[in-house]
Amino acid sequence: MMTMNAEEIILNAGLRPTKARLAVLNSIAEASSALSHPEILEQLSEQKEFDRVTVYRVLDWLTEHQLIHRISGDNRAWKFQLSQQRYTAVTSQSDIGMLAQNHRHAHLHCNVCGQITCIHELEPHFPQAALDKYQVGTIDINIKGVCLQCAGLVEN
Amino acid sequence: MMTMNAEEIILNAGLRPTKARLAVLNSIAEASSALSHPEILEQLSEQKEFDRVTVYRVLDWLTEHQLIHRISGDNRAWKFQLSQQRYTAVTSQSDIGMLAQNHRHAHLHCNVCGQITCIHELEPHFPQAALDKYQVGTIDINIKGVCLQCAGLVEN
DNA sequence: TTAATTATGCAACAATGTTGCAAAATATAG
DNA sequence: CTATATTTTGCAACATTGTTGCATAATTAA
Repeated sequence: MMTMNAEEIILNAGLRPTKARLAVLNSIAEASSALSHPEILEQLSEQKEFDRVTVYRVLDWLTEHQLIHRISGDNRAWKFQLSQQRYTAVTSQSDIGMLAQNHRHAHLHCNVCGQITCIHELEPHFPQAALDKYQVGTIDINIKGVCLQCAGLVEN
Repeated sequence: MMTMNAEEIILNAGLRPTKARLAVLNSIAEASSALSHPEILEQLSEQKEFDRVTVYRVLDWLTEHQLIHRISGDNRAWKFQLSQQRYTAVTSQSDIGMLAQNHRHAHLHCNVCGQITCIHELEPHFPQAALDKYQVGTIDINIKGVCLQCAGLVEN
C-alpha cells in the first residue's frame, strides 16, 4: 500500500482536481488529527484565500466521493479526516476487506486538547446476525478520553 | 426497578421540579424515540407555550443532572432521551453496575423514518486495558440502519 | 413578611451551514 | 483552434441551531 498525495488521490479516483480541492485535501492529509471547517479555512489562508462557501462545497464533494469522512464533534460542527481506503492503493484481497470495515473504526475525542484521532485498539466486533437484522451501514464510535500525547505516554 | 413519572424522577434526584421541567421531561419520557428541541417545542405547544430559550435551558439542566442524555443527530442537532439509570430506581448491586455502563449503549439511526432508538443487541465489549490506557469516559455508538418497524419485522 | 435566590421570557447575538445566481474556469464538440 | 456547454467559484442573502444579557416573575430562605 503506497501513500499518495492529494492530486494522486483525486486522479486515482477518476475525479477532477481543482486548486481548491487540492488545497483542502492537502490540509486534511497532512493533519495529524481531524480538522474542522474553520481550521481548514485558516490553514488555507496562509497560502491562498478561498471563499468559505467554496470550502464547504469542497468538503461536501470530498465526503460524497469518500475521499474523506466526517466525524461529529461536540459543538455540533463536523471534523474531517482522510479516508484510509482511498488514501492507500488497494492492491490485495485483504486490503479490500479493510475497505468495507473502514467506517467501523473508533474516534477518540481528547478531553484535554480537543483533538480527534482514530484508535484501532477499540474497534469492536458486532454479531453479524444483529448487523443483518438492522441492515447496518455505517457505525460511528465516539469515545471521550485522553489521547496518548496529553497523557504523556508518547512524546509529541 | 419501577417506572416513575416526570415529577417522581426529579424529586427522586433531589432536584426542584418546575412546570417547564415537568412538561419537557414528560414529553421525553413518553416518546418512543429520541426527540429534538423543535420536536419537543411543538409537543409542548399543544398544552402550554414555553419560550424556546427556556426549553433549551431545561434540556441543558436535565442533561447536566443526567436525567436525560444527548445523542448527536445527523443534521448537527441534538436529540434527547431519558437516561435509563435515573428512570429506574437503583435497588440492587447489579443495577449500580448498569448505571456506570449506561452511556455505553448504541443508538440506531433509522435511514427510513429518521428515528433514533436504543439497541442493546449491538452493545460492544471493549478490552479494559485499552479503556484504562485512554482514560475512557463516555462512548457514543451511532449506527445507521433500518429500525424494526420500518423493516416490517414488528408492528407499530 | 421581607430578602435572596432561581427560573422564565424577550431581544439580540453567535456559530455553522445552505441556496441562488452571476462570473470565471474548464472541458467538449465542431 | 474556436465556440459552446458544463462545472467550479465567489458573493450575498438566508436558514438552523444554540447562547447570552438582562429585566421580570416565581420560588425559597431568613
